[in-house]
Amino acid sequence: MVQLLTERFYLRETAEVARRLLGACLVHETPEGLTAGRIVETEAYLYKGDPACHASRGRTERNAVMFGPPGHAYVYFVYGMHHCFNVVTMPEGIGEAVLIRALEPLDGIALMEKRRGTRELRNLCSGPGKLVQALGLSREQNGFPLTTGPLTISSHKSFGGAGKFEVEVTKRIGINVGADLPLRFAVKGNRFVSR
DNA sequence: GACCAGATTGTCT
DNA sequence: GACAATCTGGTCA
Repeated sequence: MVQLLTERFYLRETAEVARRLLGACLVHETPEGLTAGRIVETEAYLYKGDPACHASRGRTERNAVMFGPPGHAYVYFVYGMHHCFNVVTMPEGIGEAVLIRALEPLDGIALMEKRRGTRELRNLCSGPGKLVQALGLSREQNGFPLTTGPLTISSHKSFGGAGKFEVEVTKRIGINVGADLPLRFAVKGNRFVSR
């Protein structure tokens, strides 16, 4: 049983959303086909007291979507060649989001292999830049609502919400400022988590 | 396995 | 002009 997450889900505190997104299913439908994965690793980025957050230095053209309504996709470009996929949280105007860092491939694996240029299952979605490529995302999807297709996030009732796995909380990865904050959440022991 | 360098460009100072 | 919420492919072990 699958249930589409509504805007209400994304209105809670950002770290809470990050934790609850673990086990949920990210789905992208394109003309090429459908790809989907189970979220196994996330990071929260806070407006307040978090220098690593793009929104921490105020609103700009690039981060405008973060200040928009919750439940929308914030996709941005880094390191001259990669994109990262985030979900906007909190009420409009705040500027917080959850970075999706890793997925466990579920559907459309052949298509993911083609997009990624590898047949190694573990290497398809085990990192922010990788999952974006595997799902065929780009800045075209920046600002897309996740509450209606073709890009959505659903909770899997069969995963049983909480009890089914242990959540590991650690420091965030790959940042220079605000690196000490315990805002990274991952499914403990899952082999598709990055690094 | 661990560690390191290089790729490459949008965005902000 | 500096730097970035990363990945890949190289070397060495």
